[in-house]
Amino acid sequence: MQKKNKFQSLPGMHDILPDDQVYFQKVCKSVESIANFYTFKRIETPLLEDADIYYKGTGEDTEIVEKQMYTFRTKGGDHVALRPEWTPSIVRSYIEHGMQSLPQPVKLWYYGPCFRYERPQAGRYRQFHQFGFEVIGEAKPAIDCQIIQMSHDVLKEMRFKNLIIEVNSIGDSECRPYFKKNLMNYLRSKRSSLCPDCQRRLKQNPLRILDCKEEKCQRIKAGAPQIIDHLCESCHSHFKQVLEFLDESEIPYNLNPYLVRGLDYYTKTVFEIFENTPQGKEQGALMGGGRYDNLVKILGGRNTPACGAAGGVERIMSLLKNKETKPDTSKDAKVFLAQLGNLSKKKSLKILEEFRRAKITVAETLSKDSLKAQFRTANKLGVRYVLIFGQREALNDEIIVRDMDKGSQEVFKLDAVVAEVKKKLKNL
RNA sequence: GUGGGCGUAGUGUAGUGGAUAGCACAGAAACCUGUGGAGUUUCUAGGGGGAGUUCGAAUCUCCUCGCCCACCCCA
Repeated sequence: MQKKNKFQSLPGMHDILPDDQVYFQKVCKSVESIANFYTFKRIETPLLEDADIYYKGTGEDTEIVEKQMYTFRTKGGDHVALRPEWTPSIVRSYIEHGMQSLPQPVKLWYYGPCFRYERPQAGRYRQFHQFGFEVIGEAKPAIDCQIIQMSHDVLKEMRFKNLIIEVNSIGDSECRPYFKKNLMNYLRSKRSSLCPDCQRRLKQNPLRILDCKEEKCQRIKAGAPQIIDHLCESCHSHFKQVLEFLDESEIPYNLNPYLVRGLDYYTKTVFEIFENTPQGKEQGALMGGGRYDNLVKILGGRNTPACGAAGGVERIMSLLKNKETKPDTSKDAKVFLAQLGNLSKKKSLKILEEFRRAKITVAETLSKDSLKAQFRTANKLGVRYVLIFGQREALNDEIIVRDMDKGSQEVFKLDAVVAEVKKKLKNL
């Protein structure tokens, strides 16, 4: 709620609070482990890019560029944009750093924030995180399959069960224009029965009509020519092979002839992955991607084929939260240091440091004086052992270790305590 | 951009025109510098903002702001 004199995060912006970090990091770790396995290297690119790479790369007529980009002019007059997606940045980097002279293909992965100015909604933010994989410099259909497989793997790694993979081919610069004409002719003949949005799309991006959910458009599209029937020879055989690879890898997929993607640079294979649950369907695609054989050239590089996929971190997180699996709490402290008196308080810092070196997390509230209060805190933290270090112990260089579950206590010499606690933790 | 729902302490909520706006959790303090989960007591903190109707508004009306959801599109 909006309060007087109180700041608030901007619409569509959100904090990922400590409690959610478990999920946030789980996504990152899953992505990283899959990427490492397939020998992808991480890349990081600036949030801010020359806006032109999106106008040219992502495409002027796309929803993203047309209405959703955060753009502004710098003091020096440069027209820049907060990245709405990663791929053009990565391709820019590939070209800029001469990665075409590396062994091909170059395999990269990423994880970081993106910005799109649109109406926030379930699983949709203005600042959100995407991760993804890109393979640049390889045209073979096996790569398309590998990208799909990795995407599938990442989600499976996070224990997603009911996944739907939808696949289609949207042809290339050879066959798509021809198909477009064909489709236009068909659609023009039905123009008056299309929904108003689609009548508008007819001019701008007729392929998207195939994606429309309006009932009357659905009926029209049922009779529309399908792109897979109009693929040129090379696209056709490419797609056929991709499907064969998918079959061979036993990756479950649905052919969806109406799947078109919102970005201009896609060619041939496109795919999206959803979770097959009510919430999953509402939220939209968890991951999506495809081949983009023209993008490198469009952005000024050599003619280089490429293929990639991207995933939405927040979307995945929100579904992850509904899963039964409890977040991993193994990193929480299992030991608490309670001190009493000035001398012990002073010596406590050194003790803590010794535990840190032994890589044992020890919680404390040095700010508190009363033992009772410290125990209360220890208890709330759900700690197993409390180290009691009072005046008496400080003088004798001893320390008491209390087992909170059993209620038993043992006294140790100060220089032995780290080893003893380590032993105890190991036996848990 | 269009449509729907909702705004009460930090969080979750009660209260349908009338009393000091109630409860739970969280937080702080005391009992209590030598041993936790409990208790008691005390404290902190609230109707998004504005206008109107009314003797009287958290409650009704309007505006505005914000949040959520849907369309659109997508990760």
